[in-house]
Amino acid sequence: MNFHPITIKDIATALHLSVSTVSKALRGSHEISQETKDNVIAYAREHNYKPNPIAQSLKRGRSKSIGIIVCNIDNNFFSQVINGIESVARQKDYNIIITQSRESYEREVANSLHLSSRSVDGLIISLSAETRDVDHLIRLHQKGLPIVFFDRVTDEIATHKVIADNFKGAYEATSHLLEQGFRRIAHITSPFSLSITSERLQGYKAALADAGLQPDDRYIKLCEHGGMIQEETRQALTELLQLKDRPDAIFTASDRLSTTTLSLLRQMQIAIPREIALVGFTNSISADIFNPSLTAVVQPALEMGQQIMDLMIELIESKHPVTSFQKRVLDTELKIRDSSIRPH
Amino acid sequence: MNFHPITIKDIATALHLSVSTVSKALRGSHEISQETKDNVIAYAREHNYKPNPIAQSLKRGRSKSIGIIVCNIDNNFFSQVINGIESVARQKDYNIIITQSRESYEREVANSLHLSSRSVDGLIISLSAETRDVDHLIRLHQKGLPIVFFDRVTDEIATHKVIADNFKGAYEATSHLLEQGFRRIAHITSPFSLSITSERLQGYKAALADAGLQPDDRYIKLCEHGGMIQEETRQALTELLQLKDRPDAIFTASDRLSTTTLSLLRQMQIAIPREIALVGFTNSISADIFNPSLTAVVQPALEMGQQIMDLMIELIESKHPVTSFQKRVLDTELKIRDSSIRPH
DNA sequence: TTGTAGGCGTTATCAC
DNA sequence: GTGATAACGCCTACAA
Repeated sequence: MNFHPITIKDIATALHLSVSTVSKALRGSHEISQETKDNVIAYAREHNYKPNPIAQSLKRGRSKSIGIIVCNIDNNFFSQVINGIESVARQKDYNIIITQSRESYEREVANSLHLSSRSVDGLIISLSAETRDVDHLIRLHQKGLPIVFFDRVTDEIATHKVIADNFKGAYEATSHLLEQGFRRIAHITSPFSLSITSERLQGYKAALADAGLQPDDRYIKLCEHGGMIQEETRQALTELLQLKDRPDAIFTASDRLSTTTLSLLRQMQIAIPREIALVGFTNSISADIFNPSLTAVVQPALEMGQQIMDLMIELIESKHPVTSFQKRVLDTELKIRDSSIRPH
Repeated sequence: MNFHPITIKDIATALHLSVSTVSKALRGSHEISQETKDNVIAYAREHNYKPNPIAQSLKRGRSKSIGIIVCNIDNNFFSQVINGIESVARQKDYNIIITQSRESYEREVANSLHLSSRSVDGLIISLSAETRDVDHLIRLHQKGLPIVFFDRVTDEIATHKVIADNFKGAYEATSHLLEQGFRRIAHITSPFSLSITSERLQGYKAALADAGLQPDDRYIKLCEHGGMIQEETRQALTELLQLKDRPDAIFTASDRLSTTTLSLLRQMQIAIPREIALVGFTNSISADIFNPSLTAVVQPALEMGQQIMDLMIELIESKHPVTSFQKRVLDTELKIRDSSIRPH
């Protein structure tokens, strides 16, 4: 199990130099003669010297790595965001460490502690569905850990945030259903504690109100685990279907909820969109091959990821403490497909 | 940006003890008096002391973390495997660091170097589609880094491996199509360099042969990027459709290829399964809501992940060098859905 | 221009 | 039972 990459010390003894000379030579210091530099660099290259990042982290307290916490990587939205983050990180020579909370508060706390103790230079996070308070993050933030929130953000920490225009996305989705002639539009969404929930809920209600309809709380179902537990979604759906005025359309608020709802409706042999239409927030790359193809509110996930990482780098590399923070709101796109087209 | 968690030294000065006494007390050494231990532990708890993992890594050369390289996390198979790995890792108090090669050899090399230089205790990897040689991994392995391969494995490194029974999965998928009466069965798969490709190809050919059919190379299409580039799949599909004896069924060899092929066939307005039937390797959780629902060879991904991590821990924690290696082959399951049922 | 020494936080060894 | 010291690999004042 021993694993001995070449170190500065090895180079020093081999070349009869001191460790510090080698260190400086490798970093191209002008204190060092060209000849020595050439020798050292040649030797280092030849023996494939790589500085030990662990030692560098310990010394510098910085690691050139960024921690990410998302609820679930098995989700096109988050994996696309991560790809956006990664593309910028690569350019700037940062590494990313991906972890999943799986919608569990406990795991979110554990992951945040672990990442910070591994000296990540910053933390990018979308809160878990279970998270009610963000004290764990406040503590890290107060200690100086740069944090960028995205998607599921909190007002309790003043830092950069990147979100989609959830209000508008929800408004457009609901309006589209209204235009198609649907009137009893239900909404299945995540716990109310999540920012995306209230933003999307407001968009939904505003669209109804603007169409002269009264939002009806019986048509609104919150899933405490954000769709991670299928039974929960089934329960919500069953309750909707048992209403006297059964909904003629459903607007689902997240990737997981959208696919689960579609799947359940099909299991229940409910025709979409004939009996119930469906529109969902989703970045699934398969939405067009679903049965029926799914009308989707799509977030610019890749671009979100890039902007998230841009902001993170600004936080990390800023010479002076950053005091003014941005909340970037990116546009969504409504992709209309079969699941929401009213049959004649 | 400064970030000062409490250290052993802080405890030592506060309690007028030496650093080493504190260190021993925290680890419950019996050299230390109960009183001192109690004091130290109380103080540590009170001030929320956490050992610095970076310093521990530097000192011990071990990090209690495992690196993972997969081509793409945006894929139900890999994310399920990762969840399996993670579940065991959590129990054993290991952390996992997930990276993506995105089917690029260069990124696979870069990620493997980065992970090893961050002192991961082991590396779990499924090779990228571009990878032709594994010298980068051989080097790390020779230096003592424990490696476990899964899914896309190599014969060139003697270590533990976990794969699905790709031959059998492919054999069953092809046999199923044959039983349904399809005769011109095409196969779209990954580059030949990948172990899964030849295993699945052999299963496919064996099923044809056992049915008295001669495998026809014109019906076999290799996609060099494993489906990461849609144009490549489109090209393969177009060529198949232009054959004089156009296939009446297609068997796709991976998650990505399966969904892309389904999507392309629909774009081309080719009726499935009436004009062309489709069976694919996929762990997509949405296969049942595809249009049509997709007959799938499903791998026991979660269980694979657990076994992978079990084997990894065995490698890491074994007192003596491990010299006998396992290749675990797990069973696949054929889930028959609409896309492969021959219409009357 | 090069070298020495000390420190980052932890731990192992050895001395008191 | 406790403490001093060195070491992990790197970096950086400061000394030579």
